[in-house]
Parts: sequence; structure tokens; C-alpha cells
Amino acid sequence: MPAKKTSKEELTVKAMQLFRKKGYFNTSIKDLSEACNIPKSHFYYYFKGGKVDLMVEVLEAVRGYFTERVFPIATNVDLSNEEKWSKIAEKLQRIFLSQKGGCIMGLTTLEISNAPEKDVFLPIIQSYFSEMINCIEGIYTGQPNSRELATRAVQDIQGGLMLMQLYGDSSYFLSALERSHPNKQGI
Amino acid sequence: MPAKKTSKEELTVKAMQLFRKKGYFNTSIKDLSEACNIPKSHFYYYFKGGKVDLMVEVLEAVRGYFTERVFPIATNVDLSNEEKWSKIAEKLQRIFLSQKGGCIMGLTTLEISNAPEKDVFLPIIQSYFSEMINCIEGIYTGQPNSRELATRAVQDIQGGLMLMQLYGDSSYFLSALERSHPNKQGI
DNA sequence: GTCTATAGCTGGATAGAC
DNA sequence: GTCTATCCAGCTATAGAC
Repeated sequence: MPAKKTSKEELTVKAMQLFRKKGYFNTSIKDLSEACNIPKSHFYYYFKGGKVDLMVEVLEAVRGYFTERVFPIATNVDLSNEEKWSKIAEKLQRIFLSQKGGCIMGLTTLEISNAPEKDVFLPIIQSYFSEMINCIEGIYTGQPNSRELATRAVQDIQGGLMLMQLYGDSSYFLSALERSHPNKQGI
Repeated sequence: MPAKKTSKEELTVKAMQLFRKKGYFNTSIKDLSEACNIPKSHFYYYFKGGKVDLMVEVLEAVRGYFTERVFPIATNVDLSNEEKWSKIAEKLQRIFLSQKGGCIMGLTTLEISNAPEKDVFLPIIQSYFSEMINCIEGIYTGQPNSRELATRAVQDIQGGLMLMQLYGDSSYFLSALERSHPNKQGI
């Protein structure tokens, strides 16, 4: 395992934590370098395109994590829909409650959607949310309007993450998870 | 009507539009001054506390608008719950679809909730969302769990505004409004 | 690959003329 | 009240030694 690869991954993880907490525009390369105990210029060695390049790497890493570790749960044929959901809900709780800060995808969307960087960042985030909606839709099999229910679940969760940040109270997020349980989707 | 008051209001409105589109950290005093065709220093005459002070004024103006013009619809005794909701939904559509940009309250929450400015900004936004939840709860009278349903509606709408920004498609927001109709809250 | 040093610019904010 | 001029801190990014 080459040292380069390891270091770049470490920087990406640290950057993710900071972007998630403080947002893209309010996180400076100086903040990052101090959090990593390296000189600022080191970032420009690994991320030739500067801050934008770094953010792309971060967003793709987050999306990749969900694509590989979270969303595939929905296609596991050995699990019932209830089991799939409880496993996914557990993962989401670990991800969004384990550290301060909210959802980097939601925050970046709002920060960036009217800025020049949108052309680079938004496509990655769009894939992320499309995959998430598809994932949940797969768990709502049998419902005639499974697509709308899945979209609603994602919106509810995303709004819950926002109110969680606002009031410092995780119950908004947790309630959204409960409401999104496949057992509760009957109309 | 003194000239001072008028000018300050104009600056506040322009600032609101920019903050809503670009966010707090990515909007500079220079951006604002160019949008208003005045020198930068002019802002510091009206808003002694600088950018923070200006943002407080903006957030309070937005909150004030909803408190005076939107939320009172829910307590109008001449209207049925359906009528109340359709009037409120109409207002929300005018507010959130008439111009580019999303919800300044949601964006600011996520941008600021781990920054020093949170102590000044978040209380105003908290009042705004608490009033909104109360407002919708008042329309869900008769439902045993009206509070949870109202909270869900706010989260759904807020998530819808986010996906609207992300995909450039207002149907996420509009679907949330439809789902939040008091007629559809039976369990 | 990792560092120091610094360029070059833009940020928020202020002083002071008018 | 409104302007010009300016300060200084902070930013991204690069050059170049080691």
C-alpha cells in the first residue's frame, strides 16, 4: 500500500468531517491543514484542482460509501423488507448521529445550487439521492405508489436532519426513520 | 417616511435575495454593494454590526413576514381547515417558486449550526419553524397526533425544497404540499 | 513527497472628507 | 447620510528549496 494513497484518503476523510460541519465556503484550506497538521501547500500536491478538486473527492467518497455499504442492503434477497429497513436505519443512525454536523450532501446542495461549482458538485449529489430513493423504493415493494413514498421518506429524513441541527434534537431525524418503516406505508 | 428607513428596507430586501440564493458565507459585502449600486461602506452606516447585523435584520424580516402574513391564516375562524391550507399552500408557492433560490431559513440553519454565529441566528430561525409547526398543527385539528403530522409536513416540505434545488424540479416541493393537505392526514 | 515562503487577491471593516 | 480611500486580515494558489 503506497504512502500516497493512504495520505490522500486521510486528507479526504478529515476534509469530509470539516465540510460536513462547517460547509464548503466556510471551510478554508487553512482550517483543513491545521486539522491535519500539515502545511497548506500539501493539499495542492494531492488535489491539483485545489478546493474544488478536494470537494469532488469528498463527495464521491461519501457517495461511494453509501453505494457499496448501505444501499446494497435493499437488494439482499435473504432479508425481509422489515429486516432490510432496520439494517439501513441502523446504518443511517450511525452515520448521522455519531458526530457533530449534519448531512454533507444536503448542506452542499443548498450552498452550491446557485454557484458556479454546481456543475461539478450537483451531478454527484444527484446520483447519491437518486440511488437512495431507488433503494428505499425497493423496500416498499407491493405498494402501488412506492416511488412517491420513497421520495417522501427521503424528504422527511432530510428535513429531519435539518431540524435536528436547528434544535439540537435528534428526535426529528429518528421520527422520520420510524415513519419511513415499510410497515407504516399503507394508505 | 424618513429616507433612512426606506433605504435600510431596500438594502434588507436585496440582501435577503442574495443570501437566499448564495448563502451567508458565499455572499460578500461587495456582492451586496454591487447589487444595490452603492459603496460597500454604506452598509456599515445602516448595519453597525456589519454582516452579522445585516443577516439578523434579514432573518427577522423573513420571520416577521410569515408571522404577519402567512401563519395567521391558520387562526382565521371564517375558514375551514381545507380553505386555510389552500391559502397557505398558495402563499408558500408564491414565496418559494417566484424566484431562484430556496429557503433562506433552511440554508442558513445548515450553514451556521456549527459556526459561532449560531448563537445569534439560530434563535430567530427556531422561532420561525416553531411557529410554522404550530400553524400547521392548528389546521390538523381533530387528528390525535396533529403535532407529529405537522412536524412531518414541515420536514417533507423542507426536504422537498432541497430536492427542488438539487434537480431543478419543483414537483418535489409541490408533492410535499399536496401530501400535507389536511384531508390526507388520516391514518 | 514534504516543507517554507510568498505572491496576488478579496474579504470585512473603518476613517474621514463632503 | 453618502462618498473615496484605505487598512489589515484572511483567502487560494504557486514557486522553489530540500
